[in-house]
Amino acid sequence: MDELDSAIVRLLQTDARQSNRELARQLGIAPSTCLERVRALTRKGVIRGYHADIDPAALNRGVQAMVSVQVRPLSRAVINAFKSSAAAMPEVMSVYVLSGGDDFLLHVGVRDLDHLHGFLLDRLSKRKEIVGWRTSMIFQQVREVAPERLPET
Amino acid sequence: MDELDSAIVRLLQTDARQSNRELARQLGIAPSTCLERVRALTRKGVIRGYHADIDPAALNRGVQAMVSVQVRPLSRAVINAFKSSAAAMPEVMSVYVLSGGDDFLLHVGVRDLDHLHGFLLDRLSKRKEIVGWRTSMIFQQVREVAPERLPET
DNA sequence: ATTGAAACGAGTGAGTC
DNA sequence: GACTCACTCGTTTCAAT
Repeated sequence: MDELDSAIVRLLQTDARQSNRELARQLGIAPSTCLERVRALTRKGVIRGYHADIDPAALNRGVQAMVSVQVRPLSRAVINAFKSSAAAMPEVMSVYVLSGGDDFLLHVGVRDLDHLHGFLLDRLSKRKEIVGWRTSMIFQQVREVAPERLPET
Repeated sequence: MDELDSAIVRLLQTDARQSNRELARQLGIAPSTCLERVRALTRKGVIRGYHADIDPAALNRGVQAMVSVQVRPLSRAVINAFKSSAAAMPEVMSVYVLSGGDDFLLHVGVRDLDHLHGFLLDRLSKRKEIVGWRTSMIFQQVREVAPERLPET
């Protein structure tokens, strides 16, 4: 990961669909060199994939919430089981396994408040290992599309 | 948004860099038709962009945490000011503006625990509007790369 | 590791149904 | 609105450095 690799990663985070020629032009290197760099970064696992960013409303997920969940007993088996089933719920977009006060954080996206209510009642209430949860509505999200590489020190 | 549009969106969420020809082949339509559909989806704002997915460790963000924050007074001015300054902190990857128990959720990524400690002390402690915060380490994240379109009903 | 050139494959628009 | 065809442009390989 030299300066050139960092620059490639930064540009691809911003626009993953620009052509290899355009990428090379912006970096001041030959297209073939650029292509080889990108391939090496992919081989090393630095670049994990390319994804389209879709308006949540178009996916009928205009209403979003964060649901923090506590489960008991706090065993490996219970955590793994809940993690898997939560990830399989269609309303759940991300599952975070946490330490600290809460055990899980679920990023949920649904059509409207009715569906959020339904999610909480139909999906969460039924699970015996859940001993508590708290729902926070998301009003705005500011996401860094291209998080920069932080300095070493 | 008919079935074809949904399928295009799903495929581009999974792999944004596949060629238009490949996309058309998988959908069983002509490349020019596919290209026109993709352009229309972009024009309508359904497709918002294409981003490379980068290994956080390569960005020196191997250690991640969720920090929930309460601010006071809960006025529009205070919320907007904190939102902007939080989004500008290099360690912060996402800022969620919430309702409910907490006012903000910060998704933070840093090199190691020392830097997380530094972030909490140097960035958050100094801000007078913050009346409380709670940090949860992220041990695992399961993200839906291509969240499906939820049914209308 | 990087390059330039050549072969191959993809993007694009006009015309047609 | 979708398709075919022809043209242009980009991607990829490879021998040379």
